[in-house]
Amino acid sequence: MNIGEVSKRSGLPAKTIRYYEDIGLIRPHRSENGYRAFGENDLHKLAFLGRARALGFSIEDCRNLLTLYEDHTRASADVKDIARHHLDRIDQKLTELQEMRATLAGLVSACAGDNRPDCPILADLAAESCH
Amino acid sequence: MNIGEVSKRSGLPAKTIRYYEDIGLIRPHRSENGYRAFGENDLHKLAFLGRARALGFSIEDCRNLLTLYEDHTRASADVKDIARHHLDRIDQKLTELQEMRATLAGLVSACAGDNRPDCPILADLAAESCH
DNA sequence: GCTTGACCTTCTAGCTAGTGGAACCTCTAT
DNA sequence: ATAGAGGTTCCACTAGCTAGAAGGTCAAGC
Repeated sequence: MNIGEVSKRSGLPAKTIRYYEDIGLIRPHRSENGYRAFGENDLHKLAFLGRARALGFSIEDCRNLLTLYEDHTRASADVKDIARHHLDRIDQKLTELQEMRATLAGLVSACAGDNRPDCPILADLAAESCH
Repeated sequence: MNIGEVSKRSGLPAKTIRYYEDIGLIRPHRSENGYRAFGENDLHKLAFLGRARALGFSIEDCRNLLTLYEDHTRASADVKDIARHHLDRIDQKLTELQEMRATLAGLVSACAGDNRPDCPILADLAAESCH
């Protein structure tokens, strides 16, 4: 398989696939003409990576998950650890975003949004809090 | 004021303040010895930037907000536009993260997390979906 | 046989919003 | 005079790609 077909079947852009090779996530063979020659195994890995990335796992998490995936003597506890840590990060991010959202939504609804210069949003941002 | 004091009073790291000058968000004067010489106005702008960034506004949004802030003939509608777009992006991100969270939480709770290799998390990531 | 177009290759540079570190200068106190 | 705490510039690095340039390869059509 050439990169184009793998791209289509995995849903990942060719650029991304080359990048993943670059950083050592996959190691496709090469044809005589220099083209990357992917096997079904590579395709599986890429699909795996695509799904892991879609769940927000970092590349380093993905690398570890892939290693565990290929290690049939793994302990599921190791996988769960990675996932739980990631879940924690997501929860943290969610809390952060929800706080931003609340503040911002309050400001937006307080702003007239007309031709006049008075603006509670700017007023809040400019609030005297530096001494 | 030297950068150290501005840093303390604005809450921004000195590095960040230098960076903000680099990208043209502020233009502090220079003393004869080459040190940056900040006025109260610079301090206000930095505090403004700090709060805008804390609300998640991008640097480009911040640049525009700062311009509006200094333009006393602004229309609050312009400010509100920026804020609303940002709110939309936050909501989008929240939805995304909540979906990730739901999937991930389901997988985590389904995983035994013991010494055995069987793992629903890996099973899900490896699911056959590429053709 | 030649050309066209689609595909592939490598390489460099850019994106966001800074952060870390090196090498060096300046000020203040002792 | 010197130590230490500040300040300066510049370069490299982070994450995870993406864009684009310059060029090689392949299959089809004339």
